[in-house]
Amino acid sequence: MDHKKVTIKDVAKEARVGIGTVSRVLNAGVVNPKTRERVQKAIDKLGYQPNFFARQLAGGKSRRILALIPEVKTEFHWRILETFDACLDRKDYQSIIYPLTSMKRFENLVSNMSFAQEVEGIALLTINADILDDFWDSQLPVVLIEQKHPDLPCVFLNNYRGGKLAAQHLISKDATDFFALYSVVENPLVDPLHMEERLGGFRDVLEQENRSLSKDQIVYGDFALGPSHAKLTEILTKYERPGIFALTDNFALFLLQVASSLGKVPAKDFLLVGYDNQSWAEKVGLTTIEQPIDDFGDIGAQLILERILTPEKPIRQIEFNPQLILRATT
Amino acid sequence: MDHKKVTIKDVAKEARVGIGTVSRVLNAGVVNPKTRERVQKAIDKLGYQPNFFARQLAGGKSRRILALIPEVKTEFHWRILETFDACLDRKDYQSIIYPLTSMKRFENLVSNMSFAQEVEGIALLTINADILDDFWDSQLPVVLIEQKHPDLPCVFLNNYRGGKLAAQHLISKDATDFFALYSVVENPLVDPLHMEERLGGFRDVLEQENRSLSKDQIVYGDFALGPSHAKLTEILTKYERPGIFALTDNFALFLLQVASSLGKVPAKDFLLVGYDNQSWAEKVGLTTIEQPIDDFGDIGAQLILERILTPEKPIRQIEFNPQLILRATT
DNA sequence: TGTTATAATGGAAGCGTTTCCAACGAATTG
DNA sequence: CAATTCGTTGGAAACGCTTCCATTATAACA
Repeated sequence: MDHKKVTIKDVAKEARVGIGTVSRVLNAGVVNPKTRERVQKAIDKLGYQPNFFARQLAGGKSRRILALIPEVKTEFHWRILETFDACLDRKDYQSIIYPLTSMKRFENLVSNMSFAQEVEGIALLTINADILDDFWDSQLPVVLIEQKHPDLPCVFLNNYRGGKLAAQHLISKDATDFFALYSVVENPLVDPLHMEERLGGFRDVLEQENRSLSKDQIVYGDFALGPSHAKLTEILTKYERPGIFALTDNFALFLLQVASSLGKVPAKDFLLVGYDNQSWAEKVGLTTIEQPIDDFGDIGAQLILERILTPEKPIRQIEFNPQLILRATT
Repeated sequence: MDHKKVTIKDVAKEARVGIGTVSRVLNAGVVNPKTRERVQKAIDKLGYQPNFFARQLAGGKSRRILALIPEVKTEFHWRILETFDACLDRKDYQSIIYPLTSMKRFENLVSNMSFAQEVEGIALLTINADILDDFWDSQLPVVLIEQKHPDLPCVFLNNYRGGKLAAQHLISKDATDFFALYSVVENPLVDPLHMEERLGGFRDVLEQENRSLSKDQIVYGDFALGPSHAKLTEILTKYERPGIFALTDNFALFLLQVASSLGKVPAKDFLLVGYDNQSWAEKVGLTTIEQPIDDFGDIGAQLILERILTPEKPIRQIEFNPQLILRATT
């Protein structure tokens, strides 16, 4: 593609200016508009692309953010990444993704940390902020996405309220008995706090309304396998009009499958509320709690950029409120 | 953590040698063993870490491989990545992961291609090799993992044979009617070839044995949502002892859910063979076709390293054979 | 008109490596 | 013993950029 590499000198010669001027054009320095235009033209003509390494070495900025994501295989994470990237892109920044798919990979990151020298910030998606202790030199800006920490910038959902919404809705629809489907992620890097909060909100409203949520009304299940099928069947057959809160759309889908096999009709024989509003939720008519996923990515990016570009400004923590999306399952 | 940066000069001074010697120690050059040891000691003492950028700029190697993965959210990909990384690590190489979660991200990669200048090779996981046309300057070594191309090094599974195995096994277990569950991935970057091959092998054996596989015996379904539930119910209730081949363990799981709801017992009321041997397959007793996932990663890494380290050697293409894992569902 | 402040620019120095070549001492050879 | 070779080593040059300082051109002012 590029035959010989074009350097800043070539551009300078072509535009008949000094290399300093070219550099200034590149880095938003002070340049006379006319000169700037001439330089830009030269850049375009020669197809010049600054050498990343030289740039770094000379003390420039890498314009890169390290994004740490867990192995969790949901659409949720990809979507955040998508908007996160899009927002960075607008400011000419890039994300580099490091999936923490296993403890080993995490250790690798810590011991190597070769990335640390080449990024301007770190974003943790859903990942427990505690891990920072192991390697973070606390100079590097950090942002937490869908995760909390008292001293760090973060953007997250009020999951407690999400749980409350679900409970309130189910109550208003005259559910008789209540159940929660809890999807367990075993990755120690992922904080189960979200789930606990969702459940907490759900439980608190129920108790407030004099309905309890006992241990056996919570069905735990492996993230991939879903909750125990037998338990779901029991719930659907034994109770007249159970109100079910799936802490995850995935788990709601499992229940929908089972229900359909049993000939149980949603909204009539049972009530179901999911959580996430995944892309397919509309197709199957799932009532669910929506998270502002796109905002997570976008705001997350803004927050980290703020830290980098204007470190003197105070840290911001942004909370979103979940929204109930009404569909056919209630 | 590191307070001031330690440079090669500091090390040289500490070890009382020239910088050239230190560099030679770092890059496996010729150095007197005694000197080498002294230098190594200085490196350890000072906690010296070579500056990545300076290294690159000076024409060194980046020791990095770009791994392109699709958005598909299966355990399969993470596991390959895991072993891929482990193998690279042994040779002091690193992978940098770029998920192609959308066309936009792909375009971004192409237009930017800032990574291209800083990696020594590219690995495509499951991704259609055609995309290379758009940006690959064909100087950079490439390896295809679970994907084929006549001129490129690749490692893949004989999926056709996997399909055959499934058919043969189901026939041997006296299945009466045959069905295939086909999971559709809509990402244009992912080649559906695997699926086609699995299906092809399955069909060919059936036809050979005078059992046909007509259109309506193939159930297509969205990757996340699974095959149409009604169709699965029909299969399980209408036929006496259907032999079902799920082209994906995920889809096998969907069927298992439905069956269980209907009170149908695997191996007795129906026969089921999956594909992938995911980690949970054993737990649910799913008969399945095993792919040597760990080998994919390992061999993939070896292949790309071969291309980089010994480009004069001929390109290798490695094919694996699938294996049938017998469990409770047949 | 001469003086001073302001805006724009050129290019040397420096970033931390690798690589190459010259130089050195020791070992081998004639 | 001189000449040559070999195994090591030191360090200058180069990589392509950013930054800073000196310089020049221009405008503003007295």
